[in-house]
Amino acid sequence: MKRINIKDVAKEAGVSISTVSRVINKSAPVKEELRKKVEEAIKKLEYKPSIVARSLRKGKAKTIGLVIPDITDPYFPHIVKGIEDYLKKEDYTLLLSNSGQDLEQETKIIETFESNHIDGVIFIGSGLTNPYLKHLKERGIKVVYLDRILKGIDVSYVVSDNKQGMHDLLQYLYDTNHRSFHFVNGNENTFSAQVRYEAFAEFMEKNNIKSYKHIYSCFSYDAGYQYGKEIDLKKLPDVIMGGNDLIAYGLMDALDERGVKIPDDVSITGFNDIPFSRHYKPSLTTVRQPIYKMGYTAANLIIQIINSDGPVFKGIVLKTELIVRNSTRRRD
Amino acid sequence: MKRINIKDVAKEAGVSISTVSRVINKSAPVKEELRKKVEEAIKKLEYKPSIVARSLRKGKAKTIGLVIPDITDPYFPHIVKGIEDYLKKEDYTLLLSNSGQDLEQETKIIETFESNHIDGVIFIGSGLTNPYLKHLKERGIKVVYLDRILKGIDVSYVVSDNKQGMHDLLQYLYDTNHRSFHFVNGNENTFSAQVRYEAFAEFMEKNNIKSYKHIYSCFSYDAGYQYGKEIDLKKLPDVIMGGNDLIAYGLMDALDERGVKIPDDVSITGFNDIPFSRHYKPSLTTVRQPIYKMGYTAANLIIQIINSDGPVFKGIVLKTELIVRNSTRRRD
DNA sequence: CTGTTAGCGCATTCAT
DNA sequence: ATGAATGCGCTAACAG
Repeated sequence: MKRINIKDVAKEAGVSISTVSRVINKSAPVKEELRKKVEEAIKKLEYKPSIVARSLRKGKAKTIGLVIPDITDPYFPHIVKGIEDYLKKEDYTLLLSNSGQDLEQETKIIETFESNHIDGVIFIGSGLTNPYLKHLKERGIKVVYLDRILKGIDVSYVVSDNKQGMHDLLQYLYDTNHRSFHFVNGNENTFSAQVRYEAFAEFMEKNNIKSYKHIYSCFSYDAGYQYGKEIDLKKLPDVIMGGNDLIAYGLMDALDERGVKIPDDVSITGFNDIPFSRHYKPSLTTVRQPIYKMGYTAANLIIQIINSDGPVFKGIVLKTELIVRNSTRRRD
Repeated sequence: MKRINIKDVAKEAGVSISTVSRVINKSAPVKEELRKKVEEAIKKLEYKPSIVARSLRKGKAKTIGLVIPDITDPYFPHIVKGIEDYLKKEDYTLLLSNSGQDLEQETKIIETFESNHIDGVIFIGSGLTNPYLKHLKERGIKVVYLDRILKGIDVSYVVSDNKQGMHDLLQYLYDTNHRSFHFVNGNENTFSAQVRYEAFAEFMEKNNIKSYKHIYSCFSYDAGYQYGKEIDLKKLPDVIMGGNDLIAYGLMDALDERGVKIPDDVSITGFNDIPFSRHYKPSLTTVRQPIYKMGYTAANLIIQIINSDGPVFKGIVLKTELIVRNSTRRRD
């Protein structure tokens, strides 16, 4: 029941605690003989250094906090996995918390994180803005935004190239004779939705397309489903684009229930390429984001920042990939 | 950059650090006047108590470690959410780690957890056995198993009633005239697969069904897909049951590609009712596990155990629910 | 190369 | 009701 500590090990090995510490951390040379003794003692007592004590002493906890909107959304688990995998390599601990996109929740989470002496925070797709960031900076806590860029402030980020991805998708649609577009986008207050809208609007403009419609809704199955239920079937466009794959699923299901054939009557597209999209019926044409890699990269970046002395601000943009499947077809 | 500590607050408020501590923890009465001063100082300095220091001092970190096979499997995120939601209410911190079902990984994770002074560990669907548990018990670290029962040892657990669920499913199939069964089960070394097999075998026995086949494979889409690709179409049974929903998906897709109509030519069933099964084409007949609730309950249980003095061993079995959808139909 | 010692921030005796 | 002093387990500065 009692915790084995460094003192116990020192006594067992017949050395001082500093020697034990040196062996553990390889922070200074120790004579072979003593080193062996210490290692044996550690093994014998099953000693595990207290990270808590170490953190207190060093003022660093080797811990990264992760704020995520909702782990239940199939887009996020792969990101988390990516983050975790990298962090593990660096012997960092991961603190995870779901914010539900709620600013108040987010604030509470950060406070808890701060109490835990975290070294850095990765925010995923969050709405968090300036006031808090300043506070974190003052406390020396590093920040990386994932899947979002904060305008006007120097905060490092990792995103995928939403704009290019959206452009590729639109270009493909255009090349396959799609001339009228609906875009059922996600939450207006998110970076992803905004960037995708910008790319969309730009494309319409450039190609002089007048027949289009854009609405912000919500990044969920239900949002797509509802739109699919309400749209006027007599005025179906060539393609209805979902702000993400979930919206596209909802769209397809609702239309299917109303007897609309996909892709025969209308093309449907998504965004993200979550693992299921390949298996959906019909399989979904979408834009793949390198989800796992985004997580991995963000973790890498924050560790880099933590390990550097001066302030570092770095933005990383990852490539997307157009994935054409069976929910779209060339229009006549 | 410097951390505000209890001393700073004490100085600001003009009291001793013990008084500040008392105010924060309500551990002893403090005169109204001083209390106010302290609270103001805390607010002014934006003081956040160091959980690290507190943990070191108290020997308890108010932290729960979670070992999960793979956050990327759609079955788990809801469990994690359930755990997190409960833990948050109790002001506990969650440490998350993916084990990939690998015993060595698991061992490393536990060691890290232990270094972090965790109070308890929740294992999800893990294969971890005796040797480690004993070690944890010696260290006073509480353990709860989720989705798995360890035989012969006193370890608390939360599971859903796999046996009853399987029975309900089979009874439904039997009542709708299914008389020949294939069961493509998951990994043999998992609790879930074993229990489901037992229920299956028992049912075959009781109802004197001779026409059945059971194999252990792997809880994945690919496992189901492969089986669906290889099965002899001339000897299709009335129903092919998947060990979980993912297997069922793979089964359906492979059969579909080979021109087999579901449920017309063969019924397909799953297990778990992950959120997508409702939307699959065809929608999947399956057994719903109360996924979120299992997580929530496990978190509740471990806190209960931690807060009790003596050793507590408690097994909680949650109810499952048969969900009949369109991947099955009455046989003629 | 090794040992002694201070102090990280806090909760908790023990005095008063 | 309040303050002073101790120590949780560790690392780093210092002394040898």
